[in-house]
Amino acid sequence: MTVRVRFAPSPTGYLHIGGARTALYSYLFARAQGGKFILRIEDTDLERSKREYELAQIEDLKWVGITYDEGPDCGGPYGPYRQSERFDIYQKYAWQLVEASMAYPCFLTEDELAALTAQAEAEKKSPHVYHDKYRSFDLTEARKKIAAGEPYVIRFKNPQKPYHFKDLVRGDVHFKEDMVGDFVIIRANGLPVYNFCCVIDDVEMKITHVIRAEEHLNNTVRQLMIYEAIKAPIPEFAHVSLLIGEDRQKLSKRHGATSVSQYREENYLPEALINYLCLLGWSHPDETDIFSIDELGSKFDLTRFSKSPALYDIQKLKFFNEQHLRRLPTSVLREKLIAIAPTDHRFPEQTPEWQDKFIELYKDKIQLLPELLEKTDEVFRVEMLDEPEFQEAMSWETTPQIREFLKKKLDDPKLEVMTEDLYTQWMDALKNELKIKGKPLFMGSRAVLTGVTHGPDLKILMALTPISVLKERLALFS
RNA sequence: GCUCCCAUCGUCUAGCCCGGUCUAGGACACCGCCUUUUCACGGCGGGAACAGGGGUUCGAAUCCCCUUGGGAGUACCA
Repeated sequence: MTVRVRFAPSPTGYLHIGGARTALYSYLFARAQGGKFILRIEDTDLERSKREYELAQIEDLKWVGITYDEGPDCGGPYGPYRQSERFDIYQKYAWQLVEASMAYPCFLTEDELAALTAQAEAEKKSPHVYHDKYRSFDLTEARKKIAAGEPYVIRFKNPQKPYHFKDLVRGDVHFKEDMVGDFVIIRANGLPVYNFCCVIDDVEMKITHVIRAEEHLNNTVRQLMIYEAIKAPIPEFAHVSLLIGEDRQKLSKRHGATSVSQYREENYLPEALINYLCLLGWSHPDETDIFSIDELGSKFDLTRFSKSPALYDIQKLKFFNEQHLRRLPTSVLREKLIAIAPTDHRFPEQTPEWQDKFIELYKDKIQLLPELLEKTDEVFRVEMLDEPEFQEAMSWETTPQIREFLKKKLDDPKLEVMTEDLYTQWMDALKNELKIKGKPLFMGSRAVLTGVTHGPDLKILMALTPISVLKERLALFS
């Protein structure tokens, strides 16, 4: 039997990092098993679902490198893959259940329902109720009422017995018989409800493994009832622990950046995001931490999940980003920088040789790509930074001598570009002719040439700096 | 309230199933030292955890029970 796994988001917003994580696990599992990965859009909530969000989520999925074999935009043998295009299928199943007396049309008005709930509450019973008034019904009678236009929903007739199943991450899970009542499967507007169409689709699409977040654990009891009623085989379930925020509550918008698109906008590397997400609640068998989806390959399995919720920590994400940044070849970094640079930025104007040298000089100092762009400031900026170490360097008696020496060298009209060799020559001259050495030499020339007392390898930095900038900096001191 | 789930450093986790090899390993963050005549990178080192209580056992982080704490669900949302 080929493994078939699905990711079933509802298009009511942008792709959430939690969603990306379950999508990733599903995708990884399908890949590792040589199975199929399916994208299904759960847009039965017509009010909140938007095509715009569906498109955005697909784009985000592609951005992080998750591809699917079947889905709304690429089709497949069990389509359509958008629930809004499958309403007749759910109707068919629902009425089959009604005809088999396993579900019933319920004509309870809102007021009647509210009264029942209130009564249950008053009696300190669970708020759900079994709607005895309609549980036994005459089908022709019901059909007549429906034809007459009376509003109704279809409720599933709860078999009122305990259920249990084996969860791949949680082990045996037992549900007592009184957990839910006769729940709605088709709403008054004729549209199906999540717990119903989810099962129908998983059956129709021959899904073998359902990997989803733990918030769905309690839904499983309803779904188990439906599988049983329609006599369909039950898939394997894996309820993955939730992602939580600083306050240890389920991660949501109020925790800050929680949608994948935000990370894309901030120029995080998709491979870093995915690497980090993968390790939140799952551990690599070799305890490796930095890896790509491809490197993970067949090592992914469903046995290494942690059962407790995982706290989402941006600081650690940044560490992963830093690590993945370092894995990228300079040429790739260069192209990315050119792509993200603002239109008036200096970086794209430089020669590729300059750009590569610059990247190699700074790439170990940053965690996020845009920080590299900011580093160009250190090359072109003409100002003295007011810091104690700088003041100290300026107070040395050798510093003005260094400045005079360098000023003379820079004023040479034949001088066109600064090079590493030239810088070395100057330093040697300073040492031999002016007898300046050690900290006063290096720190002093750094202060005078860059306006700051710390930074990258001065020799390389000098070779990147235009002569004009150096002259302007020296002029600051007169 | 009721139902379900969970519990190892501040955080992510390994170990738990199949008790001894665990004075509990790794990673992030933090601190220190070395390296670098700067900064960073890197290297080395440090502090830091088995929620509590009972069992079972020669022996428990590991198995059982209770307590406490945390989370999720309890919809004509998904």
